[in-house]
This record gives sequence, structure tokens and C-alpha cells, in this order.
Amino acid sequence: MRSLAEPIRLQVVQALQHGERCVCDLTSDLDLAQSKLSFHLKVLKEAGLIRARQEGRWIYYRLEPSTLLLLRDWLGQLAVACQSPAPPCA
Amino acid sequence: MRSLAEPIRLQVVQALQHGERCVCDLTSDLDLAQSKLSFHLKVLKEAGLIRARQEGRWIYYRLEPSTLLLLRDWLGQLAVACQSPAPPCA
DNA sequence: CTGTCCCATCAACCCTAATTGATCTATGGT
DNA sequence: ACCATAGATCAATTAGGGTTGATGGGACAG
Repeated sequence: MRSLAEPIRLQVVQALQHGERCVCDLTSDLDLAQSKLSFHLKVLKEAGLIRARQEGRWIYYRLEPSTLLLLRDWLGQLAVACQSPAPPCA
Repeated sequence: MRSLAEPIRLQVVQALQHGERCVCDLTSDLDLAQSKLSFHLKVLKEAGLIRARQEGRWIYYRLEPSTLLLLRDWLGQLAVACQSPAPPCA
């Protein structure tokens, strides 16, 4: 969750929404310093939200659906039983 | 999303998972300073994740299912088309 | 083997957001 | 009217994470 808190990382996730992309494309798409993008990709990777694949000199990133669905289901769970009345406080 | 990045706020959300609770209960459940809890509740409320209800001297908080489901669906969308191959980079 | 390109990593700085303790408001009881 | 309690708010400090620019390493081309 922490990894999705950063605006730039959200942009990265959106940019990967329709499929795999290489770092150089992401850099130009989002107009980011290479160093900055690399930092955020690392955070997302360590969170298990994206996966890297190397091909020659280029590295391609894609979203990791299993993690996304895990979060998705967790949010769904929260919405199920959250409307029951409070225990009396006084 | 930013609001769910903070560990304490995640605890609050978990604590509200099974239904409404008043602030005093949350304070003792999570063993937090009143000021700190109030701060995080405000952040969650401004994010639309929780809703407050006053009853006498006490204020009860509950999760806002519509927001949770919105996030849930967004994550679901992301998982749909994210596996298509990368456009060639060279 | 050398130069170049793609990307990761590192250290120093910066900045936003969380914590802390005190104060303020409002409600209800006496 | 007065006091006690629940909770919000504020100002000052602190801490955590993001930015920046430079450096490093691996992969291809010549």
C-alpha cells in the first residue's frame, strides 16, 4: 500500500496498465529523470507490484496481477461487514 | 491511496473492519495518543475512507464502503490488460 | 578491447508529513 | 453555573522518504 501512495508511482502503474514497457519509454512518457524513475520502479518491485524482465540491453516492466488481485480482494473484504452498529460506549 | 500508506491508519481501518467504533475505544484498542489518533482519523475522513457520526459526547467512525469498492474496482481493472507484450524498444 | 547506451546505485540535500504536548470546543451531569 | 469528559486543533519539533547529480556495471557494436 505504501508503494501506491506516491503520485509518480501511481503514474507508473497507470502507464503499465495496458501492458509491458521498457524503462526508456517510461522515462520519456512520464518525463522523469532516469534516476528518479529507477528509484520508484525499485520501490514498486520490492512491493511485489511489478516485475522486471531483461532482454538485451533493455529492461521491461509489467504489473504483477496476483498482487493487484490480493489488494483488490482485501478491499472487498473490508466493505463486507463494516456497517454493523457500534458497541455502546458509555 | 496516500491515506492507506501509513501503518497506523491501516490499523484503524482494520479496527473498523467489523463495524462502527467510537474514538475512545479506538484509542485504547490501538494504544494511541488521543491527538495522534485524531490526526489520522482526519486524514482518513478527508480521503473519504471513513465517515463520522456524533451521538451525544461520543463520535463514532465507520468505513465508507463506496470508496473501498471504488479502489477495489480500480485494482481489478489494472489486472485485466496488464500482460500484453511490450512494444519493441530498439 | 573500447566506446556507447541502458539502467541501477549511492550520498547529500530537501521537504513533506507524523509526532508531541498544550489548548480549545462542545456535550452532559450535578 | 460549574466541572468533567470526548474529541478536535494548533505550533514546534522530529523523522522518513523523495530528489538530485554523479558514479558504476552490464550488454551490444565496431
